[in-house]
Amino acid sequence: MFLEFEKEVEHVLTEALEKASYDYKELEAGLDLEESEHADIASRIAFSLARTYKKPPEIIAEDIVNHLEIPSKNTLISNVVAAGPYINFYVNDFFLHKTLQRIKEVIEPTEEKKGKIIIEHTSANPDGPLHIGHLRNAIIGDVLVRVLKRAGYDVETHFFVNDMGRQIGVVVWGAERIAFDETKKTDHAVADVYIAANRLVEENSEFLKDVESLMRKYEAGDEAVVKKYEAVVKKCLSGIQASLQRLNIRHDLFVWESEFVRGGAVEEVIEELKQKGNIKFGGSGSALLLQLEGIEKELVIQRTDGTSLYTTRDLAYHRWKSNRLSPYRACGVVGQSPTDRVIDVFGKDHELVSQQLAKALEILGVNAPEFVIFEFVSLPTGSLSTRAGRYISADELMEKIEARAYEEVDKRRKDLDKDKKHEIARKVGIGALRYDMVKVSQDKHIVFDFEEALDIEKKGAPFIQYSHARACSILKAAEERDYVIMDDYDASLLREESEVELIKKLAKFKYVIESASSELKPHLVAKYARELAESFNLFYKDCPVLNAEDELRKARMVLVDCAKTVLSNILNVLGIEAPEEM
RNA sequence: GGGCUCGUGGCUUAGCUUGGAUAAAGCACCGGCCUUCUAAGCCGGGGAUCGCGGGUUCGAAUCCCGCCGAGUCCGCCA
Repeated sequence: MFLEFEKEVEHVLTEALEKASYDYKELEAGLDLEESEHADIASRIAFSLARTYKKPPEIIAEDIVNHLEIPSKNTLISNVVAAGPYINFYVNDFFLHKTLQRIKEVIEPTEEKKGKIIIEHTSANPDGPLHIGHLRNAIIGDVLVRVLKRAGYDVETHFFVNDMGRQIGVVVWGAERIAFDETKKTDHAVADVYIAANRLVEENSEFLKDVESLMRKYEAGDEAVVKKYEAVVKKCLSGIQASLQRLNIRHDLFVWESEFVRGGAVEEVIEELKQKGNIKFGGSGSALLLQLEGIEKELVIQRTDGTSLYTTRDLAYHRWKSNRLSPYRACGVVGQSPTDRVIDVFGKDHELVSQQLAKALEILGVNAPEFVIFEFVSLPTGSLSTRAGRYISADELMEKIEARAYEEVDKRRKDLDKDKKHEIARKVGIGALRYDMVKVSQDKHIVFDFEEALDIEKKGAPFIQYSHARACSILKAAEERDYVIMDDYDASLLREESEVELIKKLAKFKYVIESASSELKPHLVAKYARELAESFNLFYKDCPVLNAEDELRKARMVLVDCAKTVLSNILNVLGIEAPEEM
């Protein structure tokens, strides 16, 4: 409901500005609306106008408010006041009532479809298990997927499988000499072979030639080699998928990069770049270098031996993605629809590559994707490396955090049976992990501290889950007393400050989803979820529900029900399960 | 060396894009609250020259320049 309120504020403010003959259209800051602790929405426009009209902002604010009229009917605004240079707008009872109504009505957001989005995330090399660095990628990506779906997009999620890289060649080579440990989870077994094989290859350059020969054969489509590759990659991928599933993450499509080589798409891209791009031959050999505008470093698109590189395969993949979007052929224009988007979630190390990718795609006539770049996760001992065996696997982390969560559940709920406690521990543990990763802004470097990560008690997610469980518990107790949630409640009875604050917070759900989806910042969702839980807890403390007198109880039950709905929705957007009891 | 990012109470962070109302939270610390719907909760308290220095502005955590510190990239790797 907040968005509607904002829209009305814009409307009445614009009218007042016109009536008072202020020329606001040229102002850079526009109406300069902001959320504020002093009002439900505040405008700072008087500051900007003060400059143009050479009058104190206080006077201008006062003048605007004098010209401002709140509609007599169907308005969401109760009051507007000039507080010094600020113009403060406040919501009315109708706004509060409508907010609850809206939450009760909307079961699933089936509003206007905004378009299609293809989002790629995680895309870890199939040479070992996911580690905590991939975890950040996966969780940021997955929350974005959920946010975008909520915002009304038709979202398709991709995992780009890097099956042609040197590291996979090393694993395939190694698998012929070293047996997989069949007792281990498959992706971990692959990592063991990779690490061991890599050591051998580093010690002996003859082995490196074997690996390169394997790579050439794979690229050429040698049947026997393809089979070996597929076996290894699938083995690793099945382990990775199991970890993702445990994290509540799923991809719609796993796209193998080799498809683009063998299907001829990479060749087409290279040919087209040769024609349309500024191509040079590289130093000693005949490698193809593509010069890109505004980027100092040229992009190598083909090796001297004629084989392809990751970036070229990625180019082919992106062109293919763009063709998967809804064809937009109106007025004879062919291309992706303006509402469609392609999003890639990449680590900071891919920043330069992503710029090169965007420029090269431009040459190919393909719209550049949007990049969500996140900073690195490192260990106190240094950066992560699968090859060096220096990483903490997602599996190990999940294992330990669930165990720790179990201890906490066990401490508090002696009454529950083991299975139930395990179920709650799983929800709390994975939730805590996900929340931890997503709450930090993407462009902040994280130094991962294992002990701290396991400290369930001071996590954000359980706090939010707990307030949801509290709401459930009230509703359950209500049911036992045969209290039913009614439609004929009186929202105007909800007068306590904590009640009003909670409703206002509930009203911001859509607004937060919109911001997070347009700015591609999932941490905004995490922040809102925490604030919402806090508002609910304040209400919980202040306002008895079941023991309130009849009419008030009816209204409060509706509020609790709405809070539960929104809490469970926001947890769902975060990919965190909402337990009914804890 | 060059590019990009980050630097906010003891610790982890939000705010920075679009400059404005006492710099906002969590954790930790100190003190208080369970005979009323789950205390994984609530209330109170102390604690910040917003890395340092300059500049722009009526006004800077926010914009610009310089410096320092951390990360990352600058591969015929992915």
